[in-house]
Amino acid sequence: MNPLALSNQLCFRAYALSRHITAMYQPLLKKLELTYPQYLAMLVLWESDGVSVKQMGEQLMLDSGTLTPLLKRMEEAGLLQRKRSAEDERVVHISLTDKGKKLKSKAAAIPGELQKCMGFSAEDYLEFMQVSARLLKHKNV
Amino acid sequence: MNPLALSNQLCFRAYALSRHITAMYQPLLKKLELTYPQYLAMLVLWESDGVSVKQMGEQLMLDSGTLTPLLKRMEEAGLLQRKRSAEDERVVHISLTDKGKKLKSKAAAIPGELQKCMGFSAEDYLEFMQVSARLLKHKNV
DNA sequence: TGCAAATTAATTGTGCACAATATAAATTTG
DNA sequence: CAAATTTATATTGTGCACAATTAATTTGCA
Repeated sequence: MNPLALSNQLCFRAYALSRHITAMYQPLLKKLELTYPQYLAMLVLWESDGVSVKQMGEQLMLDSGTLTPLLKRMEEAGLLQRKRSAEDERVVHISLTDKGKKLKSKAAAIPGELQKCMGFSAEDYLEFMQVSARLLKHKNV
Repeated sequence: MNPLALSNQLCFRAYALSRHITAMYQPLLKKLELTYPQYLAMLVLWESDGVSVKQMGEQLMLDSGTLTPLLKRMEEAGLLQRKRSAEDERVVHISLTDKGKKLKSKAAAIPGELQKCMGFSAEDYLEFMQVSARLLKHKNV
């Protein structure tokens, strides 16, 4: 086996799969007027409204260089508000607007639609989640 | 199970894994002065020097909007040459320079180093390759 | 043959990612 | 308590991704 062959690269497979999934989401998210990273931010907020930028960054594994402009665009779209904390002025809390909260019911259909159009089974889902968790485990080199 | 929970999203897992792997490559690729997508382009060229932009795009699943500027940067770095075909002037062929060819021996160590620093087993590798292939199979919706 | 349709790249514009740096506020220390 | 350090976010700059459009060829078929 040639270790430099593209088809043998775990890295390329993960990269291609991620972009493929994002592409599958795109038509579904267009209805909500969200990009894929914006959808991920909404998932965090629907679970834990009011998180700080740092907390969101920890969940999504993204830094402020990515999140600050993304959240500003979402604020302009009327989905959320950014407010600096009174107790600790370094912290910015993100809270959903009514518009942002209402979007959740529309989004509820998305996971099912995606599974249908990607055509994977519950077993594939589980196996992928397990093996990818193992690959993500060793983070501190 | 909450289908909108971030931790249950196959999409987020794939996205996080892909970015995690790219981050693991980054210090290794820095020695070669390549970005991660540039490394993928080199993998294609080391396997099939002289491919067209279209062929490279098919292998990497990237379009000319991504590849054209990427290849121009690599041409400026002296790794490859872009030449319009004489038979069909729409086609641009990409061929490695000596510098580009020589980089292959340096790159040979990378897959092993990556596996070591990510700490996954041959079984994990195989299982991931298999399940991700199944997830990628259903492309035509 | 002649021209519409298809093919291949390039361009333009928007939105991430992320490294590096800056800034300001809070905390720790001497 | 002042200086040094740490923490949280913002800014800047580079490099992808990708949709949409454009331009130059080539092909296919009436």
